[in-house]
Amino acid sequence: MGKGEETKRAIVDQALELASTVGLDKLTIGALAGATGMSKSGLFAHFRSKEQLQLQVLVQARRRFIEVVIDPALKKPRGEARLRSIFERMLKEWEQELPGGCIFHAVSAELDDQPGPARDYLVQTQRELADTLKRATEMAIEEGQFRKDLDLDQFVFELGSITAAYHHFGRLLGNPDAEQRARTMFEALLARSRQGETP
Amino acid sequence: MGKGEETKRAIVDQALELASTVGLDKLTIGALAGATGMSKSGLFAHFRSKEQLQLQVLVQARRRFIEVVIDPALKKPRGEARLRSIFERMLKEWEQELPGGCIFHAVSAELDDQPGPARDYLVQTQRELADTLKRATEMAIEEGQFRKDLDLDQFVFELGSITAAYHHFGRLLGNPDAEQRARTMFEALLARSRQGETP
DNA sequence: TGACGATACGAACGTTCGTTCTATTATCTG
DNA sequence: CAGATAATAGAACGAACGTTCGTATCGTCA
Repeated sequence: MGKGEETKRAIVDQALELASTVGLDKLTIGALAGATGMSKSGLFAHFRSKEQLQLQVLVQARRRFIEVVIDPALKKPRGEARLRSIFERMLKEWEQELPGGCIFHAVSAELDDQPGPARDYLVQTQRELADTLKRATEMAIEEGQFRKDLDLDQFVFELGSITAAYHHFGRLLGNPDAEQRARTMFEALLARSRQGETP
Repeated sequence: MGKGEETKRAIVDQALELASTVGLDKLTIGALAGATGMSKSGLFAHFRSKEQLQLQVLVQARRRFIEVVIDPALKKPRGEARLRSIFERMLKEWEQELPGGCIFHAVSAELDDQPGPARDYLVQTQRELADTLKRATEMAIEEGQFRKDLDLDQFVFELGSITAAYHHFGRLLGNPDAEQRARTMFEALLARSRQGETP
């Protein structure tokens, strides 16, 4: 890896930290240059537009998410154990990976009415995550852990609602119980989905 | 009401529409002036800072929310009927009240790491809403509709998770099923909370 | 109606933003 | 080690931002 790639990676990592708290729009070239100890123009040369910088931030965020949440979970056995691993890692490791918490939640409200490559990539990444969760849930059915008639899309929607609420209540309202509430909600969702339990 | 108050209200109403889609920060004085057909300085004179304008937007949003969601629900009988009315109105009327959907969800990620009067007011408003929901749920217990041992705070957390997910999946991912998924989730939450049903 | 305060405007301010250009330094390659 | 290429810095740009100021117009009440 040449020198260029190396510093570019360092810049994007720094940009991730900044963006998770202030958002993609207020992630400013000047501030980022200050944080990395570079000049504005020197930094800017690595990306050729701010749009590209924002995109690279999201690309890197996806990489880190897979690294921190998905990959470790793939080492767990298929089914409920793997699902539980993904959920736990989203709550703990991923939430603490960046100072502003989950960057996808941080920027999604910012991008949802602002067309462009950044929005497209975020949407694609979120759909990909939903798909991964859906397949992991499907496995729990195949393993005989979950009911055969479980509505997979509904399950994924409810999973997403838990993390969304966790971010909302925990970050904005500063509710210290948010983590426990999310966990309780998750356990209830699992219980309702299991084979043989009353739905 | 003098002329001043009248145009000020018109400005804030227009600002609400803009802010619900682009956010409080990109709600620009110039753009707002253009949308209202006023000059920047003439508009600016009504608020004496952008911070004040943002605050007034949130104040107006709270007024409208109470008007559209809370007040009509208060005419319904205490208990489940009132809760259901609040939920339905948040999903339909309130979501369609502004072009960007629920403005509280739109700006909460923007403000959660940005201290100031706007953030403080949003937090206070959200806590107030949580309290209202909590009291409404308590009434359902008193009416004998919900279990006596229902965890009120957990119930409110789960209610909030539904609307958060609805905004996330509906707005960002454009999932047309989001409304039905939210409704399904709500009915399941009610069922689990009811007297005599298996939890 | 006349006058005075409230309301609105146009122009300009200082800053900050993303971006471009040119020159200089560092890094890689043969 | 030399020459080519990549990486960075510095200065400057036009545009947009929030804000200020002096002035003109409008509403309202004596």
